[in-house]
Amino acid sequence: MLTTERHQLILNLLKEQQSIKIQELVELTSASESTIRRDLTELEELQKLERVFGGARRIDPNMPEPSLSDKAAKHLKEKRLIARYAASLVKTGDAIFLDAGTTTAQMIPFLKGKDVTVVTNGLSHVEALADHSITSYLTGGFIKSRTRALVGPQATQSLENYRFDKSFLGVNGIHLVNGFTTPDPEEAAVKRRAGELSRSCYVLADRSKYDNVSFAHVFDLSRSALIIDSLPEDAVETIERQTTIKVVAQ
Amino acid sequence: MLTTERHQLILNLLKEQQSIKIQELVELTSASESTIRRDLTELEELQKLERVFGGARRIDPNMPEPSLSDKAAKHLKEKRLIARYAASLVKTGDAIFLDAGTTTAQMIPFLKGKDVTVVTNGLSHVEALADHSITSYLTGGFIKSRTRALVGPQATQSLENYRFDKSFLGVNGIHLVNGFTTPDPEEAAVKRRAGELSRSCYVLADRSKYDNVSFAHVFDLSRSALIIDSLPEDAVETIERQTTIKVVAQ
DNA sequence: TGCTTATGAATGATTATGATTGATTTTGAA
DNA sequence: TTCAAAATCAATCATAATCATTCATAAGCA
Repeated sequence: MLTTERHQLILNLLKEQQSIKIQELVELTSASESTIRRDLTELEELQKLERVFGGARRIDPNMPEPSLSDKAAKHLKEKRLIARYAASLVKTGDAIFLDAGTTTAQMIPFLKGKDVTVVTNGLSHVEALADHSITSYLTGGFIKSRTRALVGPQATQSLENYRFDKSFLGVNGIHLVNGFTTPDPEEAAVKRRAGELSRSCYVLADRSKYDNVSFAHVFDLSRSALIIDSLPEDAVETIERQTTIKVVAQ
Repeated sequence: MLTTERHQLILNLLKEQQSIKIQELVELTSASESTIRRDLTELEELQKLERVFGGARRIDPNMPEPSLSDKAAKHLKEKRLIARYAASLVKTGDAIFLDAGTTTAQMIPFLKGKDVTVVTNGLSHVEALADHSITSYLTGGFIKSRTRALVGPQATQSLENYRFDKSFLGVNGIHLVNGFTTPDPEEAAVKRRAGELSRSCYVLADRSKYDNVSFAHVFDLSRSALIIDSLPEDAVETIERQTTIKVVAQ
């Protein structure tokens, strides 16, 4: 990775979050700690950021987060954590389905340089995917104006063109009896079919989704692995009986 | 490989990614490191790029794709004129295909309130369509990073879901013998199929395209109507023998 | 032929990097 | 508050990568 690429990456990250830890940058760039330190020192001299103990932060911490909507900002830390873990499952050469939604969106930066092929129904993912030079395909379909997701029969049908190594889905509800649920039936249909076309299927959710039931059924717990930031102790046991579960914590 | 070819290659790469390593260029061009260095030095002197340790990067790394907006600004007045006329052909209740591209993009504001259904392969149209509350479907397919068009077999296949009253296409070349042409074969395939699926097909072009031949054949003049801002007198006659032509002037 | 230009290899110089060290700061428990 | 452990830091050094420069060869052209 080029020096300037790293610098750019750091500054971009600081556009989306107030501060960042050195350790996170080490993981992201797979450069050494020393190198990241030097990067931060240089960028500080250029007044591009401010160094703090353990990391760096934006010059103007009050500046609003431009590129992220409110929903995306909610549970952002958790989502990023989950997303990073999910992305770590992706191997070089994998073909994956990336569901529309703000949680899966967080995966994109972590996919950089993995030589992965992405199919998505999330219009808002496209820009980020392009920014990180990730080979991408979009499903067709009706454009849902609220979520910018592509849905409908055309969306599910265009999935038939593909087979995935892994798919990564977002949901709104996780419930022992009702399984995974989401508000929109058409989106649910896309998720379901994508899961069926994958060798393995991962559901990403932050803890707030647990014990929720949303309207449209996606599929049962047993049909996929769940990646979540934390869970009540008893829930872990109960869910483990039905699904592969990975609880990611900082 | 010719020197200028290498230069062109480097600049094209930097349109799609913000930086590139010397080693990558060595592999791509199978020229020596020295040669690439010299190339980069020369291009830097021409202000076409900025050298950095290990490679080179775009002059303005933040401005992602100047090519698109530049292109849009060019012949803007003519394009708008053509687009307005084209939009006037669209009737309430029509289902239309709107090709990717900057000329067709100009049609969108004029479609407002027409109760029209739009299918498009132009990612950059989506926002404008949503802004004007126009019911829209997107074709699927591979995302061409330069033009943000959806192309490839998945794109043409997803067209099969639809039938259009009218389709509106952009092209790069209009030529008496070679018909309509465009630089990218995959984009040409989408245009062609969309035209076939339409009851009537309109090609939008400003005068600068006349007498050009681009690489990929779309179809013959006889297969569609041409909407253009102006043409030499003799051309009008000759083309009229082959196609329906509408010359729009202010 | 003689002239120019483009190229590739070789050189020592410069820059970037990662590991190590001991100093400094933070954290959390007493 | 104080203290000790842990984390983070700046400084240093050796190594690796990259750089500008030079020179010799090859290719194109009058």
